[in-house]
Amino acid sequence: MNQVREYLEQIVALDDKNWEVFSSKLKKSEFSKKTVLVKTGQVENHLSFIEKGTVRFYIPKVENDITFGFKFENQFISAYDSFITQSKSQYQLETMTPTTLWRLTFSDLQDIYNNTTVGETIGRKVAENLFMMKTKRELSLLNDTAEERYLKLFSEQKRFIKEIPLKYLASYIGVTPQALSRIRKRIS
Amino acid sequence: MNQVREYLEQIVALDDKNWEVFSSKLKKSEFSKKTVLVKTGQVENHLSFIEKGTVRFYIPKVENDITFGFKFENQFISAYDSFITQSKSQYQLETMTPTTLWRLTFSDLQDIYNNTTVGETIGRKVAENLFMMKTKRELSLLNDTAEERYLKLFSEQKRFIKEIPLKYLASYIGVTPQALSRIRKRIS
DNA sequence: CTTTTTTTTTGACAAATGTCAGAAGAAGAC
DNA sequence: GTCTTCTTCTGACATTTGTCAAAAAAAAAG
Repeated sequence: MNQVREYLEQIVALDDKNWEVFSSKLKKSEFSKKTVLVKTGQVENHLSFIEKGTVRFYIPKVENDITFGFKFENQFISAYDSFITQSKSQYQLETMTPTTLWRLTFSDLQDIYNNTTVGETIGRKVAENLFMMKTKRELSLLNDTAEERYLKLFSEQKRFIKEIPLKYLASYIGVTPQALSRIRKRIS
Repeated sequence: MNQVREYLEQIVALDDKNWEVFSSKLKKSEFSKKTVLVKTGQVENHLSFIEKGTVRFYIPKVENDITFGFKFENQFISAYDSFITQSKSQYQLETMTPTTLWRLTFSDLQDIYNNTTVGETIGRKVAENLFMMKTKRELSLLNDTAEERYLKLFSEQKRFIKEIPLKYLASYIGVTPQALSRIRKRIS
């Protein structure tokens, strides 16, 4: 649970009183590999912090899923648009490895917004951060070729390349597995 | 200025006292066509509400800019990542038509966060909304072909197609102007 | 360890888009 | 209104990626 506090402290000053409210809501859950955390058509009811593990964001398809994100330990995850609006999720979250989460429900979060002085600020900053990451990715999808996106991943996030199956990476980059296989060949 | 209040009322209940603080900061500015509102390398110092006009978001390039967004009246605009972090903007905002804005500076907004009960909530919801729009766009960039993106624009935002030069639309969709010209031909 | 399933690689060809170049059309400047 | 500039369209060809199919490699199941 200290990991969560440390993460939040980076965002906003958090005194013991605020942390008390926050931490009293957190519930620990463990999931095995390939567990679907949120299914399409369901309403996301959790905002979760990854203590350990890897989670994939994707739209399930008969042939190949469209994978559009990966999250690792020390990051918050959620089908956040579904969560915020409490409407059906368009995409799924699935663990790629055994995963430990600290979770808040939607009503937990409303309590935090109402009963802490820093809740809203945290919520704002988290949303701002999510927005900035999406902006960066959008520009990369428009600006860079598939090969450039792959090379960027390689330099910025070596971890991605090593742990994640090619077919998911390919989708994330925006090409077919065959195309990424050829890109790899061309580079090396 | 009523347009701004109406917009905010949709987000959160706004009593006269809160609105008083908010509206006292707003300053009206008028810009002619093709005015650059934020330049790359500069820090964005404004969060602006479009009373009237059209604004384009883009990364300037020697040959063709990379256009990644358009905003119309009754929407807030900002190089929001630059604004939030008060760091240099990677992209530019430019008016496409004569434009009237109601503007807040960064310090204005900090005052609002500190002196109103609803400021943080508005900030959070605005950021959440921006995030959701980016998510939608990301999925479209990965999921749809250029042609499908064009057809979606056509059905969802007829306004886009009519008012905006093809070369900007092409970039927004993620293809060259020539390619979009051929897509149009193919469809009709 | 062996078998089965899944993932990755490779080939061949089709389809789509990029690139270069120039013509036609539209918009802006004077 | 005419000239100039910018935008859009069209053609030809190169390049990239998608698609279908199958082999090789790796991972999972028994």
